[in-house]
Amino acid sequence: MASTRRDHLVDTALDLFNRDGYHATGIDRILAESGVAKMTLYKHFGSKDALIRAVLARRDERWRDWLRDTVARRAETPRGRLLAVFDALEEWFAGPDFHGCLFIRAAGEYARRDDPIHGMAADHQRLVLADLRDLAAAAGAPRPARLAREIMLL
Amino acid sequence: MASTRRDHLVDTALDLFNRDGYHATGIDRILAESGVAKMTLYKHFGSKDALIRAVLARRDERWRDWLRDTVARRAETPRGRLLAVFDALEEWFAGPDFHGCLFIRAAGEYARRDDPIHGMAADHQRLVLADLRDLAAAAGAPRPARLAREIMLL
DNA sequence: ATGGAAATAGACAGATCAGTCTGTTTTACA
DNA sequence: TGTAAAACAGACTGATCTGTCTATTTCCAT
Repeated sequence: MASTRRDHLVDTALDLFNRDGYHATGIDRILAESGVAKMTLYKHFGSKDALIRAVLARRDERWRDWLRDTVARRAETPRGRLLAVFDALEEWFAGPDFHGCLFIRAAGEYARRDDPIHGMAADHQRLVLADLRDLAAAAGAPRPARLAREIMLL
Repeated sequence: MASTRRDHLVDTALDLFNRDGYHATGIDRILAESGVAKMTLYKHFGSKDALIRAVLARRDERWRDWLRDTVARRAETPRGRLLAVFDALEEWFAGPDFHGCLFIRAAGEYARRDDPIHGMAADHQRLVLADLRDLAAAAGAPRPARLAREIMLL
């Protein structure tokens, strides 16, 4: 599998960015931690910024999968699943790896409005909102979009 | 006034940190923007971290003053002032200089739990909470501490 | 087994970072 | 106006950063 190294790099970078932040995490640290050569990183991603974008793309995918699965595992009924969102988030907040939302932190460190990171953060927010809206609709909430927005606020 | 330069440095650094983030803002940029010599900065603060702490201290003081004054200016009655908190925050969010809470962003960039920045952020949060509790109590809310916590969540 | 692609280690470049030092000029006050 | 402190410009250090280059080794498919 040619993509093994790539995946490993993204995973390692995700951990380090989450733990220490983006600017504070140097390329060399990611390489040392993952045991991958520098040229391999630059062959796959071309730049640190591109690696960060790959990390955020994976984070979006993984995190929403995690929320959906956790909620589904915790409750059977659609209504119960909607309520289970709060339990899942509480579990997330309490976890040892929780350092806040990676997207918000990325947007805070790369503050230029035209940075593509902001677009990714906005997309992520939109997709999470859509997931919540689906849950609310399935639970029979009268105004699912409004309810989803209220949950997002928290 | 010997403290003029010091104040100017803190103001300039606050603007730049707010605009571009902490790691992304170099000492040299702060000096160029403020027109102050490097030795003056190091005489007053000794390190970039100390400057950041001074910036956060000023931010705490200024922001809470701003909230108190804005709320007081917008409403006469204690109850009206409590409601005016939301208007003030909305105004803050919509402002051109809004890039999120400086304390949260600082905690995100300096992610080590034992960094003094986290203590300052926690103190700031506590003080804002106390201000809200005072407003809620003056407005005659039945459980001011609880109400204040709920507002803080948003 | 062998040939070609992928990954390796590590030196290197160029920029930038925080922080130090020196010698001169400006400022404030008596 | 004379003097001492404060601020100045700017060179400099050493570390660190991203990204490039080269020459060698590993791996996989035929």
